[in-house]
Amino acid sequence: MRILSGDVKSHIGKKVRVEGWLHKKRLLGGLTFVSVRDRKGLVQVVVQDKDEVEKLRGLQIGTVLAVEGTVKDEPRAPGGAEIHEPTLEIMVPVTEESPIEIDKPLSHKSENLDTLFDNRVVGLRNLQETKIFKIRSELTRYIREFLYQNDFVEINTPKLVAGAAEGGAEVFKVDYFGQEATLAQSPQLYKQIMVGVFERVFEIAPAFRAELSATTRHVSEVTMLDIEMGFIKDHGDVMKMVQNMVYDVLNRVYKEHAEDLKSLNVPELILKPEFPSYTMAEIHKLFSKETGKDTSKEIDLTPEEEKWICEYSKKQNGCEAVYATNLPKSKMKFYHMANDDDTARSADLLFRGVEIATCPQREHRHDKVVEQMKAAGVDPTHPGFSHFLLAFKHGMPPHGGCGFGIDRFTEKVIGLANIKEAILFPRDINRLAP
RNA sequence: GGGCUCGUAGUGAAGAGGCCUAUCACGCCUCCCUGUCACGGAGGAGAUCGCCGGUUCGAAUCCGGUCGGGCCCGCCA
Repeated sequence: MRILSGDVKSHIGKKVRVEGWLHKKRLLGGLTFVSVRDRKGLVQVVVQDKDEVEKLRGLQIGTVLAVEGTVKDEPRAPGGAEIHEPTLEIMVPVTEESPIEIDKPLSHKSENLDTLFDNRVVGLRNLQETKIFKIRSELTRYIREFLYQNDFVEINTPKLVAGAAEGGAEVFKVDYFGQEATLAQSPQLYKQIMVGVFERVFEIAPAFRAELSATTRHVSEVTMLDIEMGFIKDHGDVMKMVQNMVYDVLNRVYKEHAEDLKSLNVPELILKPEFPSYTMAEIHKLFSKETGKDTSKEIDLTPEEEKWICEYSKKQNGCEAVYATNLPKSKMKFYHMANDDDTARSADLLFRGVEIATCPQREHRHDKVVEQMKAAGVDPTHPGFSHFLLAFKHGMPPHGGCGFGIDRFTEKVIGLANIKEAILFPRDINRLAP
């Protein structure tokens, strides 16, 4: 009966069997330490029998093996216990040398990322890499738990769609049995439709972007958290929900994974329960005043301003998450709600220097949506949009939501330099494998 | 798409006209080592310095081209 590495300590004096991968062997003459890795971590095995040590000759890191032996209480061992007088059983021998180290941190320098991803299949077994993706998994778990507690229903919407979902972003075209289809760049229209069903919905799913962007914050396949909620007073309700979610998730991960975050050199969390909020115009003004660079003519925030306002808010407000609201109307999408002035009811959530979410209010009045569609050059009779409008004809409450980048969030939580480092198998303009 | 950069053993780095028959660390192989945990020690294998061409008595090093990366901007989340 197999037990896991993490449970060894509670089996002192008993004979146990562990199964896992050969992680490391240290030969000290008459004494050999063998580190076995399983899903709970590592366990140390002490081998003294020459014949048992000999079984490992020529076998490389990654060899799958089973170990049966007696657990001994041992303060000198990692985890406080280790397995003695073992019998080794090689389940799958590995004779190929590992292309990349799994025992020491891998280089994440930008010029070495290509090697990192070329060797990803094995490199992900590196303990430091594992921690990144364990934390990513936990972040999405906390997000789900928060949203379930707030009455959200998790949905799944199609990724093969008839037309561009929202315009703006470039789309991937796909041959769909002779018809032209695209890969969804966002579940935008479907999640809004679902507000008419459940009021509150969310989805965590890939979105596909065909922009020829080559930066540290862009990939062509992203994992998006999309939230949409009905019966809101204004987009302040959405901002509050997303703020509370981010506050809760960040505090949980810092509390429950303090050790892993520390070993990844993650910076201290500087957060307030209420995130400060500035309009885009205010940020342009503040930035121009502080840096002397005039950005008053910029429509959106420049990447430099995004970094700057986060630093500013960290110092000024003790909060490294900050909202940038009131995007100029000229950049507004047709499904957004406009303010009375020339701005939109938008709010971008910035965290540690990048935009991780947009939280606008939607236009829920049918005729107004059609009007904004036409103004944006979108055909309301196109099958990609006519079904969307049908939902509005049959009653949509005031609603809003957010598109929230899970990859960027993970990247920034861990303090990585490139979004790709937070993705198992990233897709960018040059990479389609592994 | 524009600008700027970088390609040296499996991995990470040093070398910036002759000291290079290319150095170091990790990994790998052989041997020694009974408390390692980035174990230690001795020895060894492994690189036509991305590729093509040029300059030069001589090129990893300089120049041109080419291929492949990266960063920033734009676009976008």
